[in-house]
Amino acid sequence: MQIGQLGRALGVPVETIRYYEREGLLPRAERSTSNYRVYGEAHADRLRFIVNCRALDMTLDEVRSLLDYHDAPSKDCTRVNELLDEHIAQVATRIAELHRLEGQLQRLRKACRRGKASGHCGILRSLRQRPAAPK
Amino acid sequence: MQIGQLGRALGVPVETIRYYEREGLLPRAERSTSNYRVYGEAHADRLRFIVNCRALDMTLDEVRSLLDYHDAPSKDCTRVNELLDEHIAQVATRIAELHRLEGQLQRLRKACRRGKASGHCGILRSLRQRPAAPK
DNA sequence: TGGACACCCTGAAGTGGCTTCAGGGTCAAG
DNA sequence: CTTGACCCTGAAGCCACTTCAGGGTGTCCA
Repeated sequence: MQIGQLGRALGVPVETIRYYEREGLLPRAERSTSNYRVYGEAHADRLRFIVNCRALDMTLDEVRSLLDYHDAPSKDCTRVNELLDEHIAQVATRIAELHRLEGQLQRLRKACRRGKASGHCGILRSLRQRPAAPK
Repeated sequence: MQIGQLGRALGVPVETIRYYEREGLLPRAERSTSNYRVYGEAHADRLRFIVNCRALDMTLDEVRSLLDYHDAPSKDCTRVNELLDEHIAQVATRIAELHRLEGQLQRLRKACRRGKASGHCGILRSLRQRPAAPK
């Protein structure tokens, strides 16, 4: 299998696959006589692992850690559980932040109706103001 | 007022202020005899505008657009309203994504209890699998 | 007078996770 | 024998900063 096929199979741009190889997430692929990368099922499995992690918004460093366990099946997996817990906590935190933001934006949005002169736009006026001290 | 004071007043690192100047978001500051940047209230107002926008997670390009209206008080502000609507929609989309992610992560988390050998860890096993076709 | 220390300056490089670009080689079909 | 799809490399670009290296300035205290 060459790189384009692998990419299409897993929905990953070929540049990204090459990037993962440079970063050491994927082992260097063997090469055909014409210097094309050649992949087998093992590569596809590993790439799928990475892609799944990325779909869950993990950083490449987190993926690297998880791959270490993937590669050492006899190692205790406690750290894997912890890593996931931390990641879930991060996502929850970000959701909370974005909810707060959404509220602020909606309040800001109500400060104006379209069609005014910018000098009297309530949105722009609010953006100029000192932020209200959050109680 | 010099750059450190301005930064402390608005809670912005001095490097960020210099960066905004380089990017053209802030006008070039006048200089003291010792080549230190000198700021007045107008600068502080403009920087506060930028900081408020960034706190709402707007990109610097969005901020640039809004500053155009800030600088042209007679211009119609319809586009300001639209810009905000678009930004709110983006935030809402991201929240929805993260919620979906959170659910997936929690399901994944249940696949294992800590203390197993990685080879039998349900989390790692799930990460190796082909993603279920979303209905 | 001198030295410690906080502040300021510049330009360049690093961050993450790719993406894009420039400039080329390979290979099968028509 | 040319067209087009594919592959290769190394470097630069993206965003919004942050960090670093290497230096100047200004004030306080001894």
